[in-house]
Amino acid sequence: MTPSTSPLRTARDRARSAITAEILATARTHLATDGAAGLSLRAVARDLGLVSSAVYRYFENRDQLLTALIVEAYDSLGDVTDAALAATAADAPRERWVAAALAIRGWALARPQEYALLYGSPVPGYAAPQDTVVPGTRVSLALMQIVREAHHAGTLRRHRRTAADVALSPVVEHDLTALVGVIDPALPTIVMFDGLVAWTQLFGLLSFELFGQTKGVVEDHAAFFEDAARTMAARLGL
Amino acid sequence: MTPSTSPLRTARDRARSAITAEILATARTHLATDGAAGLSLRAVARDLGLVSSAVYRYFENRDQLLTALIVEAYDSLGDVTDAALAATAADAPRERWVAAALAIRGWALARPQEYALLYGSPVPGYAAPQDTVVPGTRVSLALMQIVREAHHAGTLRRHRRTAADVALSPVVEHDLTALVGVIDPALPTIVMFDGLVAWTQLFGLLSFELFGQTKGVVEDHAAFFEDAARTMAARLGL
DNA sequence: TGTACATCAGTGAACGCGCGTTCACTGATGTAC
DNA sequence: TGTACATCAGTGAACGCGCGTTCACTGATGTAC
Repeated sequence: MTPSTSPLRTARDRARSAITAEILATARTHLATDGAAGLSLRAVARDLGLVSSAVYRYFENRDQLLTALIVEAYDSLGDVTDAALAATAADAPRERWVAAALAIRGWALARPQEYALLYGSPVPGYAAPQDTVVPGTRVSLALMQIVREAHHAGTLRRHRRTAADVALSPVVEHDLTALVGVIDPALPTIVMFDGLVAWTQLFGLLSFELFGQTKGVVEDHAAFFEDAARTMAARLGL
Repeated sequence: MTPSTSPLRTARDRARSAITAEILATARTHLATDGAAGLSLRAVARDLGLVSSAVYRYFENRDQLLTALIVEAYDSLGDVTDAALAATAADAPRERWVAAALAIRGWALARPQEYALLYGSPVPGYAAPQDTVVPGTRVSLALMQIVREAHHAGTLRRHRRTAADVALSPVVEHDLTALVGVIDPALPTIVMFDGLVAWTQLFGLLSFELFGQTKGVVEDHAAFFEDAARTMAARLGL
């Protein structure tokens, strides 16, 4: 029989979670300066006045620490996005999309190395475990939520019935039917498709800005991003 | 007075450029397996049967080797894109765009670490020097070329005059006017805008696929990519 | 064509650094009776 | 409430590894006359 399941029962438990948090916080600041590849257990331990082997009481190894940082970052970004949606609950869908996009950009600019950890090149030798999957979907689900609400409210413009209309290939139609079945069976696959495209577009733009591809191409990245986000929303029918 | 400017004049010159090429080739294979952060001068030298310090006869330091690899990769991708355009010179603009996109994707899938080096998170501690700028613009100029040709041929649909139309902010309008002035003064800024957006979208999609963000979301990445590329082209008015 | 000198590729040793991880240990904290 | 034992955080030393870069050197290749 387990003695108790309530957390932080003893002083030891409290100390344990406090130090775990300190390790994560210190690791986060190291990440911010040196990037994921430069994150070192020894350096973190040093900063905390611990001997390097002590960290192994809290994390099995370096990869597990990295995983915890990734989960934390996904959740932090998820929170920011959810907050943007909550703050604009009464607004028009298009403005909600733009607000969410700007919130995501704000988070990314404030924590560029964490953004790179989530959306940049994979860390060599590190394979993301299952734990990161669910937090990783929060942002895209939040963005999709805007589209779904507009669809159910009947305000989603079917702008695709124009000259720009392009038929989906059967394979993609099939894949999207499965995806829609999981997320929202009432959603037409073409709306799902547009949503996915907008999602990749938003992060593509952000990655280009953060990773320096658009340097020298546009001057005012904030304005360009907002215009692009509004265009995405319009193309989504929002 | 310099003795001669013709290259490979002597056996020494020939050996020099042969070994430089060998170093680059070996470095490229190391890049492919370990990523940019794991690229090591010593390992490259070891593979070539050289002592590590010998590499310094050919490259001043690790960063310069990395720069050479980046330039090589940009040029390789630029060649592939140009070849796709040349092979489809007689086709409809929309199909040319799709062909170029597929060519870029093919290159990226074949050389994922080089793709990551160009379009992934910046290598920590490495600042890309001026040498990489010009080769880095080749792909986007090639893609823009399709749009420009369609515009000058008068076949570019102005689909933006629909409900999806969104006005550009004055700042972006100003930035794009400058950009258009450099690339093609005859191009409307809104076309430039759409082109930039499509460009970021194409690479956003590709990065998501290569970096694992769309794993589990769509099954058939090739089909999704092609449908998305065709949609981009349609939205561009191609 | 031959010789004296300059250039340069490659060597091998060294400097100084940092890393992840293991292991036997000590002392403090917590638990059961 | 007090005692005996179990748990666990943190220590310090060690293993084995790899890295970028410098430097004085040797011997081969190239150049000028």
